[in-house]
Amino acid sequence: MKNLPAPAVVDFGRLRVACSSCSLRELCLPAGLEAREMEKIDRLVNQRRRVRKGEHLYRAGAPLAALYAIRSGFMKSCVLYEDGREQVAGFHMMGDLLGMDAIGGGRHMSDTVALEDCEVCEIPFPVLQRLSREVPSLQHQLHRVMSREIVRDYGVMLLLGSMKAEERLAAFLLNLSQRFSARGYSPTEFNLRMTRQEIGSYLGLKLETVSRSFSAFQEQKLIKVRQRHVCILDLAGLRAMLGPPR
Amino acid sequence: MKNLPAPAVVDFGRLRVACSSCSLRELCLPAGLEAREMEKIDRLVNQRRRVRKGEHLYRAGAPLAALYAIRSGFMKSCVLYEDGREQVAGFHMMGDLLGMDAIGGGRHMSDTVALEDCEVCEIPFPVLQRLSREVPSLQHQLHRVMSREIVRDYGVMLLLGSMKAEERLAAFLLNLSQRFSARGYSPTEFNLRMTRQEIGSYLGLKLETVSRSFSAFQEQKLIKVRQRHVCILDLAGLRAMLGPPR
DNA sequence: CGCGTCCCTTGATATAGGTCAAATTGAGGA
DNA sequence: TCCTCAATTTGACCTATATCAAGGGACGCG
Repeated sequence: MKNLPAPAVVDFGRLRVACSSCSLRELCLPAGLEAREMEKIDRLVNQRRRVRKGEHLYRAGAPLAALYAIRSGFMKSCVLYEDGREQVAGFHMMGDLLGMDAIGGGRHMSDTVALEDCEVCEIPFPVLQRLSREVPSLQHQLHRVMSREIVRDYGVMLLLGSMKAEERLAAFLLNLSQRFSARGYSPTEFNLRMTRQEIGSYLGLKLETVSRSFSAFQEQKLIKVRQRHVCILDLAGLRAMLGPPR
Repeated sequence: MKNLPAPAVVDFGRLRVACSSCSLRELCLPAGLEAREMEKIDRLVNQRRRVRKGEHLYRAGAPLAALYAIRSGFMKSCVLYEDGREQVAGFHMMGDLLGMDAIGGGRHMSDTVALEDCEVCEIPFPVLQRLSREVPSLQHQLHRVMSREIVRDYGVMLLLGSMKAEERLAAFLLNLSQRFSARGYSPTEFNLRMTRQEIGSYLGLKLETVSRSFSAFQEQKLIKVRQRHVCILDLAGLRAMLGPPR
C-alpha cells in the first residue's frame, strides 16, 4: 500500500496505456474487438498500478472504484468469515479481470492480494459502463468475462463438492498448465507462486494433504516437484486421474 | 406460489407479459428501474413457458437462446463430469435469473431442471443486450445480477471448502430461510423441494450425512423436520452453528 | 557466515464422514 | 384399499483426510 519507492525511471501512473498496443489484448477484456473499436477502448485504462508482493489490490468492504486487469504477476482472492477462517476463492494471472464481485453491492466481497510483485491496469467502472454502451462488442465482451467467471466457479464447486484429494490437486495442476499454455508459457514446467497452505485452502484440503499428494504424484512419475518448482512429466496420466476412479 | 385464481383457461405462451405489472418486479431483473424505464422493459419478455416437474429448462451444451426468470416453482442447476458424477450447483426460486453461464461460450454449461412445476419468463438474449444498451439502468441491473451470482458462488466455495457437515446444513437452511423471507413467505416454516441426495450433492455430503445432520438439529431443538417439511424453532441457535466452533 | 523464520515433508494417530445394509415411511398407481 | 417403489432414517463399520508432532531445507537479514 506504499507509494512508489523512488520512481526508478518510469512513472507507471503517468504512462500512457493503450489496450490496442498491449501484448495481452487477445487474452484480456478487449479480446475479439476490431481495430476500429479498439481505439475507443484505449480510453478505458487510465493508469497502471503496481502492487507489491503481500499488498492488497483491494479488501472486502472497500467501495468499488475500478476493475483491474493483471498485466503481470500473480494474485489470490480470498473470502473470509467473521470468525477469521479464510478460503482462497481463486488464483489470478496476467490477462485476468478482477473486481467483478463488487458490481452487485458496490463493495468488494473478497480480499485480493499479490503473491508476487504485480502490475495491474485500472479500469474505472463508470468509464467501462459508458464505453460498453457505446461499443456493443465491448459490452458483449464484459458479459462474456463475467459469465466465464461464473462457469469457473461452477468448476470449483464440482471440485470441492465431488472430488477427492488427489483428483483436486490434479485438476488444479492441469488448470494452471492450461492457463500458462494459453499465455505462451510452458504447459509442463512452471513455478507455483502460492504456498501449500494456500493451495490447500483453495482445494478444501490441509497443507499436509497437499504435500502428500504432491509426493504421491512424484512417486507415480506423473510430476517432479521441488519446493515451488513443478515439472509435469505425464500430462495424460494426470488427466487420467480425473475421470475413471469413481 | 400458486397461480392467479382463474388462469385455468389462459394459454401462457400467448399471454402478453409485462414486467411493469409483475408482482416480482422488485426481486427480479427490473428491480430498481423507474416507471419510465420499466415501460421499455416490457418488450423484454416475449413469452412465458411452463416447465413440468422433472423437465429440463436447458441442458449443458445447448446454445444460448434466452435467459430465464423464474415466475413460480423451484429448480436446480447441475454440472456434470464426463464420468457421470453430478454436482448440484444451485437451487433457484421465483425472481431468480437463470442461464448466465451460457453467455461466455454461447452454450449452456449446466443442466437446469424443475423440481416442481414451474413457470418462467423467457428473455431472448439479443433483446436483453439491445435494451440494456438503451436503458443504462437495465444494463447496470444485469451487471448486478451477474455479479451477485459470482458472490453467491464464493459463498458456496467457502461452504464447501471450509465448513463441516452440520455447519453446511445450517448455512443451507439459513440461506433458504432468508430467501423465502425476502419473497414474503415464512422464514421459519417451509417445504423443501429437493431430496436429501440433492441437498447432499449441493453441500458436498452424502445423503446419509444430510439425514443425520437433520436429526441432530432436531435433537438439539433447533428445527423440526418431517420429510420435506421444515420448521425452524431456533433461528439464532442455527446461526450460532456457523461462527464459533473453529 | 551464521541465525531465525517460514515453508515443506513425513510419520503416527484420531475422527468426521463415507459406505453398506436393513428397516420405516410416504406417495402414487392399479 | 392394497401394492410398489422411491425416499428417508438409523446402525455398524471403515477409510480418507485431519490433526499432532518432529525434523529438514531455503531464504533473508544481521
